[in-house]
Amino acid sequence: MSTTADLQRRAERITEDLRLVNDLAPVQRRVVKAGEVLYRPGQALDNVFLVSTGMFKSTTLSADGREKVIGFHPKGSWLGFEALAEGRHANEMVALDVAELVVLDYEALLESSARHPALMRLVHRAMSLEQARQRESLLAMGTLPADARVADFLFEWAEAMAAAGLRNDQLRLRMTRADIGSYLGLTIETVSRAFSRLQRHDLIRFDEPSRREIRIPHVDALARFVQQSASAAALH
Amino acid sequence: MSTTADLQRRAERITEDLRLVNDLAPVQRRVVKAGEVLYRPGQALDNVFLVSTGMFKSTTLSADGREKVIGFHPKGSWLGFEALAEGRHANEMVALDVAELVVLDYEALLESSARHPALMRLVHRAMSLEQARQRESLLAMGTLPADARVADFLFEWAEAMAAAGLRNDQLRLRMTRADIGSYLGLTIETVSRAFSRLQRHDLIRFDEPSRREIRIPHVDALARFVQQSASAAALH
DNA sequence: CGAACGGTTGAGAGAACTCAACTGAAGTGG
DNA sequence: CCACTTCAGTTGAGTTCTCTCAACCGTTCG
Repeated sequence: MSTTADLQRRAERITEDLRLVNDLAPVQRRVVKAGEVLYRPGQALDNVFLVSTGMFKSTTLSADGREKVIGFHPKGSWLGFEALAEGRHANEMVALDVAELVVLDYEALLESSARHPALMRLVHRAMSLEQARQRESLLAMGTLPADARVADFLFEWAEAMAAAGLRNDQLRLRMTRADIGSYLGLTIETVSRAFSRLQRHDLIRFDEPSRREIRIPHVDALARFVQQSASAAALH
Repeated sequence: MSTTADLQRRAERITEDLRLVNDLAPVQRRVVKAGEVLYRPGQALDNVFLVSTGMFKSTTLSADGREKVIGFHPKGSWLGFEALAEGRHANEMVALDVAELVVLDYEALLESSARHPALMRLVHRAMSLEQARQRESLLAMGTLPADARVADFLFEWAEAMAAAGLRNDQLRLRMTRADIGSYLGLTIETVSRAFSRLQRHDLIRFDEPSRREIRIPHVDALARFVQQSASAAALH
């Protein structure tokens, strides 16, 4: 769990990064519609992106046809770095929302960052942050039971919202239960049941009957629930 | 699965990277003993490392005390980039072997890579490759049953050995069953049973009674087994 | 209006986990 | 040098959790 000061600092960093990129590198802006695909696996790397509003979903595909949602990417996320290894994109990236992006030509970004150490540091930090996000996912999938995994997902999201300077007690689920299940390594039914159980424990509330709008009465309680589930499993 | 040509190219790239780093950045060399800790969570980032021989294990720790093995890092791996996000290391990194490292001062690496675009690209590619490795782990943990996860682990390792220019039909398990279980999100017992079942299907062989030395009669058969397990789960 | 889709819930099956016993190897100390 | 302890690993039995299969509901869309 992060302190309020941490979240404050992260929010400032996102704003500062957006400004710095604007000042030091040649950028374009782009608006995408919900459902629009930013890039697909195999596509050559030309641009990288910085999310200024909206939310994206990344999906990966193995050689033998397995598919999995790898992450959800809110404001402040960099998109496209996964392509640097091979020069071609490894993921599919889809907008879940109307979204706004800062578009950077990768080659131009390289040049700019050679001239501006601050920009190079920023890029390195962004890549490392993406690694940290994936590490969190690995940890959750490897150590938490289903209900706690869903709770952790909501909690991490709430923190990301707060870090982006947005309200974090109210989440609009832009992705389907299938997406969440794929992301967490669970089936649709298990995700659905987990939501119901969290609701029963009053850790979340559904205001609308559509069950896509989630209110989190006590964000801390979610984190406590995750912690308890983990330590229960860790005992013995 | 990768083609022989792919593996060949990856092997060449590792050699070339080691040479390039040597030529373009100020480096030191370091030998560590088995069990030696390279860095711990919270420790300030000063150096990053490139593994020239041996194998490392990285472990992460959550705020609420959950612990998990995040990866195993053979020759050609870069270590320490996970610290760029916060300026402090997020993982613990331990040598499983006597190992040899190229040590680079991070600040000096930044300076050198500002002058040498090839070096900057190399560093970006290395970070992206680490991301790809974690993505593979996520995919395996999220989509494969226990036996296939263990098989996939062995297969990926065999490929990494081949990519490092080493023989890939004979693996010496330097980590414990507990490490493997933690890495794959399974218990010790499940890992042990999975090994026994793979042995029964002649996908692996134990030459020594210690069951730490694994022979893989047909590397392709392992990949096929993973694929079959996946498609069986994906049907319907 | 009917079809398609996303989501929820129940019942039963199956997979992985827990608990426990046992083995062999490696240290440790008398 | 040999009991004794410790540790890694294997295997069995029973339990628990998640998945599968199926029915059902509400919304959206042609």
